[in-house]
Amino acid sequence: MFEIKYRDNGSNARAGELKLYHNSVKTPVFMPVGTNGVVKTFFPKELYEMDIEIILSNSYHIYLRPGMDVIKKANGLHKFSAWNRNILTDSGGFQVFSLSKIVKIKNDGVEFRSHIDGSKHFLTPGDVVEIQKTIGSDIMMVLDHCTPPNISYEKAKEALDTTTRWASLSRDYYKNNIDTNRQRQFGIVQGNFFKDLRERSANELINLDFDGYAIGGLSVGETKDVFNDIISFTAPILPVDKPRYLMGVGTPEYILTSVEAGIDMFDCVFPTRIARNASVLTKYGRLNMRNEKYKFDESPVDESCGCYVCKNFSKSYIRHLFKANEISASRLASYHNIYFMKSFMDRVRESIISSNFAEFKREFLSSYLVNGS
RNA sequence: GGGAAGAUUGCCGAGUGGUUAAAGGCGACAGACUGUAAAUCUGUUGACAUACGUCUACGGGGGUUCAAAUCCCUCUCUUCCCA
Repeated sequence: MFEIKYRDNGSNARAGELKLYHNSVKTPVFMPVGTNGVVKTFFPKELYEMDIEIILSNSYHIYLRPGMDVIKKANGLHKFSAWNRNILTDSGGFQVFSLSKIVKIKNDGVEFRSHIDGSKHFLTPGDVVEIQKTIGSDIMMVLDHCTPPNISYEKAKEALDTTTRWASLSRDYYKNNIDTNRQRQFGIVQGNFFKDLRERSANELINLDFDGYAIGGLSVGETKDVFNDIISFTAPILPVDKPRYLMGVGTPEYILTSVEAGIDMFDCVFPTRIARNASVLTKYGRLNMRNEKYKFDESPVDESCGCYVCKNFSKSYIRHLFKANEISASRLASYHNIYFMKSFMDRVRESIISSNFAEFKREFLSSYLVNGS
């Protein structure tokens, strides 16, 4: 299922290929996020033309709306959304964290109120696997308990115990009810910012023999140093021959750090969200297309970018679309940002293959960090 | 010709004697965004000054008052109604 093709000499970085039900995925990979069954502003064909091989969707959101009856009738999310490549679905574990005001952690699952209509729901780890079975996820994530920074060791340990218990229940349900050749399942390492808990979490999950391992609970507000410390500790203790997925990350600089630590997969709302808020990613860092300085700027967003947007439109025009609140502004910026991330990941992969990852990283950052970012 | 209402800081628009450089909205300027309750959110927006502050401001002019965007007189303009 997962094959490592190249390893970097000076770091834990690796380039591989992940064979999933719909198609194979070259790693390291960035997965665009399509929470509601759509990568916001995109048609599937626009993602195909960029060679996007896998996107992420969200069980929690799909379960609440449109609801599993609709997905079942449509024969799964792929058909429903006209996306015929891979889908990884998050479990809703992150919503346990981000919607914590309306979510209660119980021993055997989560109780929550719908953020849409306030209705009460309860889901066990097995229910979440079942939801992802109906969705038809190529990779399903286990239900986990994601925690914020600055909680006590005791709280972190408690959340970790919950995560492990749920992981075990999820794995059992998966093995008994799922076509394991068609749908894969990843566990999620938690443990907050305590290394011994991270290690313990990793070992407990490894015992359950997942198809891949994710690291959760990072990039939730901690400093870059803390992030670096935890990722460089946690990634290498995960099985070398299984895909490693860092959830919710990220920006190019965080991805470089993480690839170096041995991470293969990423997802993040960042490029699409900031695009809708007028920020574009370029060789020279992030630019805010609303800024007055682009009013008469006839140059493309990024001279070195080969995307449709950069080949056809000026900063001045894109600024105008944002100022005029035109929906195409979001579309153009999103298209460019996803293209940027894809081509960035391609270059990361190539640099690993040609054994100059370290040099690529240094060179990329020397330009990218010019504008801060 | 007669009658009525009104003119507020880039725009719209609150405010009817003193906590008013003046609500709120829009616009403008800038910032944030990391497993998406986000086409969202935050800040600034009279001038000068890093700042303490100092000026100039509610159509023009003139009054009343310790104090006026708010009261009085007058002029100019705008809108509406009746002829």
